[in-house]
Amino acid sequence: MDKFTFIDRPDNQRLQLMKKSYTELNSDIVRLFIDFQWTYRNMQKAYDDVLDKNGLSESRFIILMFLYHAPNQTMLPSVISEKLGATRATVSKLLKAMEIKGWVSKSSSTTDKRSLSIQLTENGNQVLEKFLPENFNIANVLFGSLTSEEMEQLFYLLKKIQDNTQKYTHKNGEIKDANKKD
Amino acid sequence: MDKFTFIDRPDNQRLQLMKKSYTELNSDIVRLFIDFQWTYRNMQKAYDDVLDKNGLSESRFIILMFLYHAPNQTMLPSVISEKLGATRATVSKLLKAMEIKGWVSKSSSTTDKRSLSIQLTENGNQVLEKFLPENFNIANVLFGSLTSEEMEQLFYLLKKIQDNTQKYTHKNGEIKDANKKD
DNA sequence: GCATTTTAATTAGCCGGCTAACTATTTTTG
DNA sequence: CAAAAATAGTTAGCCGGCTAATTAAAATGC
Repeated sequence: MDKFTFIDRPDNQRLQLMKKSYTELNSDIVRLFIDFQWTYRNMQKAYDDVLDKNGLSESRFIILMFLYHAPNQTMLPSVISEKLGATRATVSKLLKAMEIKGWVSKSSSTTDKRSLSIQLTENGNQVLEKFLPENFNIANVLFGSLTSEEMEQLFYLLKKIQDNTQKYTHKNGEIKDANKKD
Repeated sequence: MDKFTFIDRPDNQRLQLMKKSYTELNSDIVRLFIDFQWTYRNMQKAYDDVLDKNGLSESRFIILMFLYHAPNQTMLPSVISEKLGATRATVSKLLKAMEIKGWVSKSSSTTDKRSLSIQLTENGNQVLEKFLPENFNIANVLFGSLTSEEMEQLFYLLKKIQDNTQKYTHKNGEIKDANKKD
């Protein structure tokens, strides 16, 4: 849903025009918001293209990494879902496709008949080993021209945005929960 | 596709472990890359929730804005597709849903029988007018705690990342084009 | 002036997010 | 100990991105 690149972004003139009708509008903040989205999407598209060349999506890659690091290269779908931050329905579909590709294998749990064990196969491991150098390379390409100070500054600014997001989300969540309790 | 939130992010210990096998790995760059994605996704999810409350998605909102600013509030789907940076197939589906909601109306072009004219309706205008204050408010909430200097610095850093992305994309595009000419 | 190419818009299907509903199993409660 | 609630995983369908194929119309080339 976020793949479109929003080529025609509002210029300052258009924003000033709207400012007359909307006192909430702070043009610098709006331009920064749009710039943040635009830069992210272009960067993410470049990264997705590299993943795609390896038959991967980012979620598939992250799941392979979870399995790679797990004891016995094995994990439950419900745990993958929690760590990935996606629903079990989504993870179910992803694992189905990855099983078809031969990157993971499924087996029933001996202790809980509802559960499955997902294990990284040799095929899956090879896909990871082939992709990982490219993964780190693209990261170097996209961010490698930032100096150490600039990286520190970006970390700091991202944290401020994340803190703002979290405060807003929690405030909103509380309102939602209160409404539920009515 | 980018909505999952990637809750379990690799910590420094796990990265150092992998560094032994992958010389390309620069932990600061990888952590920054993942942090950028994570912050963006959380911020975008908060924004999407506000859109959703108004029956909107970001693409629908942007299309309404394009029509709002267009002469006679009218535009061709092919022009919308170019400005949005999405395919005509995607825009066709979006416009169909928006027509059903009564936000836009379609009429045949008098000059080109292949073309359609898309016009913003009074309904659509009202959806925009209701949403715009909330739109600017959420932007203020998410970015409003940055000082002017911090905003300038973020603009600058985003530009560096965008320049890196563009150099990489063009280099890759050239390679692709060369391959096509074989 | 006709054949070929390009363009405009649509539909089908894939992918990966979501919610809702389902079946089967385990856990909790009274 | 049985009923109720919660959990695990799956499927269906929606949404919005994509590509490919389709139909109809316009533009181009010879």
